[in-house]
Amino acid sequence: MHQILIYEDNERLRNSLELLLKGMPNMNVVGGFGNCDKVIEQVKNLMPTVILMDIDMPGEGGIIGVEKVKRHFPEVFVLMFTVFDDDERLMACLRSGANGYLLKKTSPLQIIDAIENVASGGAPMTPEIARRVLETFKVERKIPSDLGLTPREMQVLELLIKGHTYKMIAHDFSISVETVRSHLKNIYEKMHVNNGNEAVAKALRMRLFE
Amino acid sequence: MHQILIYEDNERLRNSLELLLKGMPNMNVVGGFGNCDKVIEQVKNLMPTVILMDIDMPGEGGIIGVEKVKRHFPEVFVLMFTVFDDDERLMACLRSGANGYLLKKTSPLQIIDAIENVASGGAPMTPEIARRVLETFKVERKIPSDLGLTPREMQVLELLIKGHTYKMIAHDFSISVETVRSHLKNIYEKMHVNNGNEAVAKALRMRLFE
DNA sequence: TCCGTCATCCCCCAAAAGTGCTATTGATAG
DNA sequence: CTATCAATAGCACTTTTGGGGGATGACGGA
Repeated sequence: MHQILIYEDNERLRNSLELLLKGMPNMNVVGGFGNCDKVIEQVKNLMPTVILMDIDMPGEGGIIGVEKVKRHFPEVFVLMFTVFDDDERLMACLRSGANGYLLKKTSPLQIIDAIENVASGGAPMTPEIARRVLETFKVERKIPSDLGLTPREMQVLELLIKGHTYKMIAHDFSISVETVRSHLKNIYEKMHVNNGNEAVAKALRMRLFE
Repeated sequence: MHQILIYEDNERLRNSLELLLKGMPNMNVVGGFGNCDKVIEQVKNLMPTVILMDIDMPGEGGIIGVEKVKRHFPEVFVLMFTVFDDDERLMACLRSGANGYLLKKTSPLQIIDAIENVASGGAPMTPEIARRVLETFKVERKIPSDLGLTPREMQVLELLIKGHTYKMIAHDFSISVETVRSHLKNIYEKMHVNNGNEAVAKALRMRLFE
């Protein structure tokens, strides 16, 4: 039996949802509220297993809501439920640990499905949401921004990042320290930096290495 | 009409898939191969709209495959298709721009669904996969794991990462170079590193700074 | 063939960094 | 009231680094 708590400021919609869920044999709506101001208290008292959470609400919205809930009750499943679909909010919810993300145009049947799904450890999202999540993965991916470093220079830089001294690098490649020095000079010039620390930071931030 | 290309090294499975898809009125299987060695050429010639891609294949596997395809033909949809696997590979595929991720235990009906879905811009994944994707979002936001650095040490480290010399750091904080030196000594010890480069790398990798 | 790039090596030299100690002060926790 | 800790500072000493030169052979494209 799923114990469901609903946060949704549109009263009519909230009531429809309650009716819908109460019609299911294995679902019990333990409460419904129009904002998240007292979410901690409410969750503590009503002990839901699944929360349906609207994002846009007066007072404390769903993003703060999911954060609070997940911080205090990480075992409670939170399903975001919204018309809004800008990437910012989506990401904020996901980072806060929301377990799923539904759009309001989702059909009642799918909502039921999603609740079952999330309660059994899944992470329901509409294909649209899923697509955007994947999208952000690609964006976060490095663009091989070309600094014009030669293969050797890359190898040297890699060891520098590992904290090797010039001497150690020279030894690793069986070349002279002077050569390492030359490579580093060229690297610094190409990267427009003045010392190793800066080069290391820049290289990592550009994701030249992981 | 979807033009489908299949990469799957298990011949029996590949044939089953072909049969399944050919049975659909709006799907056409344009080819099937056991590895990705010539994937660019094949995609160019066969012009699929959707590719079903196994991950584990002899020769070039599906991860290299999806990378190649997405680099040369970003408009072609790629559906990864695999037995359950480690997070590493999953993430690698997603970063490479895979459009969806199916488990081999997925039912034929769902496979059909997924193809329709991906072709219309969605991103089908099983709830299981979705859960793991969300999981990584939470993990990626891990809190600055505590090295026990004091506030001052953090400030000093931050400037070090910017490439400032001891002298510059000292000047910035109106303290003596010897003090900066002391802080750095403590920082290196706490971080278990031996020099600035290593400290910078470690700090950035731990996301102590961005 | 000539020119450019890469990788290699060398010199000099000053500045910077790192190591190992010690030590004072002020705040804070027990 | 002490013990700890953060922040400060100093000194001696060695090693490493960065910036300025210059040089050579190999390789490849114009």
